[in-house]
Amino acid sequence: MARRSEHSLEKIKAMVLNAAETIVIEEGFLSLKTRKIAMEIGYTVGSIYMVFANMADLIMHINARTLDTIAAQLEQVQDGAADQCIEALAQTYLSYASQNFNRWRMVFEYRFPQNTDIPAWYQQKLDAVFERVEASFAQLAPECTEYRRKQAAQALWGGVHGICMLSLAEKPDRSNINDVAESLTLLVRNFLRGWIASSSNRY
Amino acid sequence: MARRSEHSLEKIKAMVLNAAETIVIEEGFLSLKTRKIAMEIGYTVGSIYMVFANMADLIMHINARTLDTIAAQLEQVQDGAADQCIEALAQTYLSYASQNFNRWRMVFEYRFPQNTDIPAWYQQKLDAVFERVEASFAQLAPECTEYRRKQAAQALWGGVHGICMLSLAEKPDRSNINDVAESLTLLVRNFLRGWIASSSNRY
DNA sequence: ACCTGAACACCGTTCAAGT
DNA sequence: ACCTGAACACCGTTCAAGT
Repeated sequence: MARRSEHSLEKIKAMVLNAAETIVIEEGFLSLKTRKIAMEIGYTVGSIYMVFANMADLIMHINARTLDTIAAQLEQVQDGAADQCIEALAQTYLSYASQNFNRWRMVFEYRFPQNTDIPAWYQQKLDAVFERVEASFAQLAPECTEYRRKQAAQALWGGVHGICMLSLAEKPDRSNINDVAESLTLLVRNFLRGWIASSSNRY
Repeated sequence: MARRSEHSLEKIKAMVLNAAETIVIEEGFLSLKTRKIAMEIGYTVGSIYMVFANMADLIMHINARTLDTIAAQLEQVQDGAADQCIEALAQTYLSYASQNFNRWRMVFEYRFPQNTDIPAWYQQKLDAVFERVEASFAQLAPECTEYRRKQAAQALWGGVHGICMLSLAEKPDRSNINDVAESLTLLVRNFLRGWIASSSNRY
């Protein structure tokens, strides 16, 4: 067989990535299989390993796109009053997560094999999302030390993420989007009110 | 071969459960394999299916123990001032999660196959943990409607859970337990301060 | 140089056959 | 009635062999 150079390696890489992403979106990452990808793009399994080292590598590249999109959406949140801004970030995050649930979920639920070392470029994309949140905390409390600010941002964002995950993972009849959005508002607004009033953002 | 009735089915079920739990604790649920369990207890793979329907069934029973332990630990938290109580619940939860990370993680990260229906007794154990938190919210704001109370409890507990997961999933050098405990305190204390001050707990 | 396809090691699950 | 162990379908990954 061996179709010689019908597509460049670059092209094949893109085809694999797109096909894999589509499978994840439509069926969830548990349904992502090499044979299914190969079938979809009209090549055989072996070809996938010409352009990706292994499944973990492929999944990192799918996640990279997801993380870039999330970061881009968060960047678009208007610079306004810092507290409004943080609320908007949380709602934007929820909005993306609910509309792109399978992709979003893979970022946090797929477990890379024990030996996998996370490349710097990937870690950077993970961090980028969080840094947007931290930037708003810097605006909210400019006097605050970086340590305290990071801590507060981590606490709140861990919370926002947790609410999204617990709520969206359940059946739609047990929780609807409006309830989740309200929970988020509740968490963010009350946390910020408490944080600003307290002394933990000063010295 | 066929060792006749050396152990009762009850006994074998307990042996499978214990062996499986040990593997999860020591190596994580990704390392849980039927052949490994069988080897450990001195039977063959087929025997596991005499006492559990399949992997999902077995894992539910391991998770059941984990959830019972968590619920028991939360029950032990003293009835004191409601806000102190909620803070203690969060710290207790973190404490269990960090000391029993692999078991705790499996409850939330193992994905049951598409068709699996969650039995009522399992859902009940999942709910029990949350109900302990909700009870403290009832003490904190007795006038509050059940809907508002549930919502607040869900928001805060989603947050507590999210902080634990994001923090503990990372490498120990990137986050230590003391930092996480501080984040939790920050979240709970500020959220409660904000919630009590606001009107969302009344009408 | 690119790609195949068969092989390998390893899964969960089943079930006819033994005692 | 209890238990085996071989088989099945299905994974990710590799690589000698073809063009």
